[in-house]
Amino acid sequence: MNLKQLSHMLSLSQTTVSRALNGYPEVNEETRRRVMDAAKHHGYRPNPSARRLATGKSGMIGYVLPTGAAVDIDPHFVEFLSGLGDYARAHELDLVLSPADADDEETTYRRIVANRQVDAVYISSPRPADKRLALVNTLGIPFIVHGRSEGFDFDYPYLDIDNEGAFHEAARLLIQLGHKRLALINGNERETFAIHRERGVRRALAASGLTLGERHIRSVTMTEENGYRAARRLLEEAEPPTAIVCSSLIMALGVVRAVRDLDRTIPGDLSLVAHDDVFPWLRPENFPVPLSTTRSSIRLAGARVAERLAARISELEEGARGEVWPVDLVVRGSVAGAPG
Amino acid sequence: MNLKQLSHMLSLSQTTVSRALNGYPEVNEETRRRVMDAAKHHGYRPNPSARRLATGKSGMIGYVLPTGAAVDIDPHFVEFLSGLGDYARAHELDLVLSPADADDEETTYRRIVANRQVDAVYISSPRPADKRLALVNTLGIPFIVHGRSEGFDFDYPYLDIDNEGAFHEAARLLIQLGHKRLALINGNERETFAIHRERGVRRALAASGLTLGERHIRSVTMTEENGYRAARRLLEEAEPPTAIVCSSLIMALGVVRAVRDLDRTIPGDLSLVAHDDVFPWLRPENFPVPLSTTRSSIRLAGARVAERLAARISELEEGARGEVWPVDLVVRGSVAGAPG
DNA sequence: CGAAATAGCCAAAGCGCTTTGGAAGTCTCT
DNA sequence: AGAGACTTCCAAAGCGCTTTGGCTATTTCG
Repeated sequence: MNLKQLSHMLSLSQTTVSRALNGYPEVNEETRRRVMDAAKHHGYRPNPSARRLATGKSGMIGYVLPTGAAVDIDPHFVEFLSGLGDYARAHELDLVLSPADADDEETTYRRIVANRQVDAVYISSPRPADKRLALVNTLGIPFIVHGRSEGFDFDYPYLDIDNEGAFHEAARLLIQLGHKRLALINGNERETFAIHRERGVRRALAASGLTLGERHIRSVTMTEENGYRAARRLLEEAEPPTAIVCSSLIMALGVVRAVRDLDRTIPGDLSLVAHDDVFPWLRPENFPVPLSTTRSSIRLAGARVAERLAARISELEEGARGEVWPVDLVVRGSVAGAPG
Repeated sequence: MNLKQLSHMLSLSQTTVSRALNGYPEVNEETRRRVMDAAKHHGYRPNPSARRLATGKSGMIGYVLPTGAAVDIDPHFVEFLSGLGDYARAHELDLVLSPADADDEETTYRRIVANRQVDAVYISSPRPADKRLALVNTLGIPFIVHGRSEGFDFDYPYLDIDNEGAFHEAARLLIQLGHKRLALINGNERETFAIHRERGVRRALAASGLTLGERHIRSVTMTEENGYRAARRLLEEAEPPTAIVCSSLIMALGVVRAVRDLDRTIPGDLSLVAHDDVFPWLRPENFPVPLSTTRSSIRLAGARVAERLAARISELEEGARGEVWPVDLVVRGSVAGAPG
């Protein structure tokens, strides 16, 4: 059943039927009713390919997925996706994943924009002066950044959590408990979130006249193994830190293992706080010693990003609105007063 | 630059240019050269929307993503996706994720087929007599199942690993080491892979005149917490199992924690084998006691599924070919002879 | 050598929608 | 009553491809 048939059936022109269905004003209300009813009754659904060709809009949102033999997709991605799906499902919004060579995402961005494959895109894990951001900005496709970048002469719409604030609070708590030697096991130092987190920790330390030693900060990709290695190095020093702030639960698993291997205890010898993106399959309260966390649901962020993308597509949202979510500090058994 | 302009430029008809570009035979080789060169030189790329409308092919593959407040996307998904991307990237194949209400995926499948949004779909985590399978089969869209279903009167194309064989081997090894009380911490019992794994364990036990006690099998969703709970229950029995086979690394984390909490040791009191889908961020060799595993890279499976989907789209692959991959059994420190 | 086959090209008709540029008919106002 | 302003609809022109049917040379073959 296509538009032609439907309009024939109603003895109306395609124009009128199309307009009635799409809510244009120049059609009599009663006519609109008739059309709507007939459409519903016959289960008419406009052909999206045709609509696309005519309007240039696809009704989909896009994400360029960096891939490559040496590239691993962040496990957080799947949770973000859950959230995105939560919103998109209710709005028949589909998501197009365009795999790209991690070393050349630009080609793919250009392709999807030139082809008008998607109406909007989102960008995640941005770095300072991230090229993708500058690119989509000039390409003129609606977008939202999940996270923040820095060092541009233009503003852009984003959704981020207060990474600096969160890690500032975490560090402050530890300092209040008497810890003087803090360490930070951070994510990839080139990503903005990691920079913000480091900033938060440093600021808290500075407020008490303390500093983050050169060797007391590690920036690594977030795997269990990297968490373990980083923790071992830190703890095997002559004057090991008495508290660690860690950028992910997965790395925290490694930290816990390292502490065990070295026959130390949490929180006796070491206090530990980690950031929790809220995975359903790994909960901080179920760590051997319940883990204190800075918590922010990445899933909710996904839903919000989808919502805002939809708003931008329909031009309900405009401009460079930035949104920063506060982060909860949840204190559990893994922190205690500094030893000694 | 569109076809019209290009053909004008070459003083050829759109027909000829189109045919030259798409490799049809009824065009002079020299003409084809000219066309190809001009197309490359001017950076001509056919408009996909137009092509879609004309051919009905979208050049994308689809996946219906079950979502809902209570639905969590399997963390394995992201690794599978990495593999899919590895292949798709090289072929400019995009992936469309269509979020659907987990309780009603049918509507979404019907929509994407009716709208011809994608040329092929894949289905993952199938259950016996899975409705999605019957549905896509009747809808007539090319598809591949990642995993297997059972109980249909038709065959279908799939890619699966030898779950039964893998768990048979794992159980057999443990039995050879003298274990008589095995337990299985399995995934959701309604999914085929879990059924196959259970079958494998039972078969190995039966071969030695042993059985899997009613209380020695747990089917749960794969979270750390569920692994912990299942292990505790098992280990707190009067006659606890001396070996556990576990369906995922994530659950194995919980098992390890439970063993610790009960002051037992691996492999002294308990031997442990788990299935490893090969996550980059959690490696069995890095468990407190290196974990024996049945290993199969879900990422490679993703790449293979993409490859086969592409083949089916271009009709290079047909029929109901099933492909079953063998699984490696990797023995590490977590298994030992039965205690006592 | 004439008929039939083949190679190589083209005009035009889709694909199914949206949107432009009217054209009637109806109201409103002087 | 006639001019102007709405209201309500329509025919037709896109959107940019693919594909059908046909046409003109050129080659092949009995």
